[in-house]
Amino acid sequence: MLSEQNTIIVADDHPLFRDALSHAIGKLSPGTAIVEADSLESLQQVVDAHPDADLLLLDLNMPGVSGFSALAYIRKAHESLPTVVVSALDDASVIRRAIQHGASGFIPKSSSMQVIEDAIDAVLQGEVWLPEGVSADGDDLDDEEARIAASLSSLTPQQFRVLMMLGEGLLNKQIAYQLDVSEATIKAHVTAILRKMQVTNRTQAVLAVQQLTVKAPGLSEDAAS
Amino acid sequence: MLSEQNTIIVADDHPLFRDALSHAIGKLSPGTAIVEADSLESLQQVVDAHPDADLLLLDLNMPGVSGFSALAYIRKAHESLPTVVVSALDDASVIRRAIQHGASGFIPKSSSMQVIEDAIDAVLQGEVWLPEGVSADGDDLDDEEARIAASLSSLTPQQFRVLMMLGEGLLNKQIAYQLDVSEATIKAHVTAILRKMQVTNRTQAVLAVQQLTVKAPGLSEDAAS
DNA sequence: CGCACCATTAGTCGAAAGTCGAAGGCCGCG
DNA sequence: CGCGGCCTTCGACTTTCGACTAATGGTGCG
Repeated sequence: MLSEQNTIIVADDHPLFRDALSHAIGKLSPGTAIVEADSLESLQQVVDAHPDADLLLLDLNMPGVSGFSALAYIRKAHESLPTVVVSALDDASVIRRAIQHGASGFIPKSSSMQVIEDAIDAVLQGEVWLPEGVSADGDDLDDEEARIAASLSSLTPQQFRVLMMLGEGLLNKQIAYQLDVSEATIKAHVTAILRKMQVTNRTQAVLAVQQLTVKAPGLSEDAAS
Repeated sequence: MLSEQNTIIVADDHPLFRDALSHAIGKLSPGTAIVEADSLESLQQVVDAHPDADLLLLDLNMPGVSGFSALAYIRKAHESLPTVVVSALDDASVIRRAIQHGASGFIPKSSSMQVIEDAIDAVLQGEVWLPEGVSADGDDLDDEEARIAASLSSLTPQQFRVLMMLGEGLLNKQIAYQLDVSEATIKAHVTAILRKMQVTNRTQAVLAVQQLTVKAPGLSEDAAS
C-alpha cells in the first residue's frame, strides 16, 4: 500500500533521529518524497513549500519552540496536514495533550522501527495512532491552554517566530538582527502579538507560551538508545 | 511521643485543607502550637516570627509562587527548619525534585489522615518521609535548576517577593503599588535581582524562575476527595 | 559605638519597550 | 485591470526599564 507519490515532512533537530525516521519511511514506501526540517524557520519554509504534503512528523523538542506551540500553530495553519508528534517523552498526559492540540498520532522515540512504520502507515490511512495502552479520550484540554493555543493560531508566521524568540528572553534588537529586519519592525510585531494574545507586555506573553511547555520529567534517564 | 511544646507552620492557600492539616496535627499532638499562612507574604512573616518552629508543611501550589521557588528559598533561609511538601501532584519526579530542593518529606494531598500523621511524626523524629514505593535516590538535580535555586537563595526576602511578582508579568509600577513602596524602590530591587540571577532583563529572570515550576499533569482528574 | 546589610527614596540618564500611523508588496476577487 | 485586505516593513513618539549615584533609617553584631 501507499506506493503512490507521497510527501512526508520530517521535523527534528536531531540529525541522527531525523535520518533514522527518513530511512524508515524510505523503506516503508520507496516512492515517498521526504523533506526535512531542523528548526522552526526551516519547518515553516518547508510546510509552506509543500502544501500538498501528506504527513508531518514533528519533534516536540525543537530548539526555539516551547512545547506544543509549534504543533498548535502548524495545525491551525494547515488543517489538512496530518501531524504525528515524535517525542522522547511518553507520559500519558503529554500524549493526550498532543492529541488534543490536533496531532493525528504520537510516536515515542523509544519505539521500535516496526512500531514507527506501523504508526506512519496508520496515520496515512487517516487513522489516529497511539502507543499501546494509551487512550486519547479523557478530559478536555485545559481551558486556559486551549485559549492560548487559539491565540497562537491567529498569529502570522513572522509573528509566531518573534514570539518564540521572546520566549528565549531576547531583546527586540537581537531578534531584529536574527531575522534581518529593523528593530522597528520587531516592535510592530510585538505590539501585534500582545494584542492578539490579550496581554500587556512581553513578559506576560512569554508566560502564556510557557503554559504550553512540556515539562521534562528529567532525572529519570537519558535516551540511551 | 512528641508531646512537648512544638510549633508547626502550615502554609497552604486552600483554607479547607489547611484546616484539615491543622486538625490532624492537633489530634496527633495536642500540645503543638499551629501557625497558618496562606500566601507568600504571610509565610515569610510567620517563618520570621517563629525561628524556633519545628516543622513547616508547605503546599507547592501557593498563589504567587511558582513551583519549587518558595521551597528552595525558605530552605536556604532557614536550614534548621524541616520542611515537608504537601501537594496534589504525586509524580515521582516531582517528589524527587522536592527532596532534592531540601524537603524533609512529601505528602500527597490524597493521603489518608493516618498517613499524614505518620509522615509528620516521622519528620519530627528527624527522618525523611516519602510516599510508599518512592525512592529519594536517583539522579541529581538538574544542574541548571540547582544553579537557579542557589541564585534564589541569595535573594533578600523583599527581593524574592518582587521576583515572584515579576513572574506574574507585573509592571514595576504595579509591584510598587501592591507592596506600598515607590517605583524607585522596585527598580532598585529588580536591578539587584537581575544581578544575583545573572540575567540581563526581567523576562530572562522570569524564565529562570519558570524552570522551577511544577507542570501540572492536569487532565487526569480533579481532586475529588 | 562602629560596621555591615537591608529597605527605602530621589533623581538622572541611556537603552529598551511599546504605540501609532503609514508605505509597499502580494494575492484573490469582481 | 483595479480594488481591498493582509502581511511585512519602517520611522517617530511616549512610556517603561534598568544602571548608577546618593542619601536616610532600621537592625543585628562584635
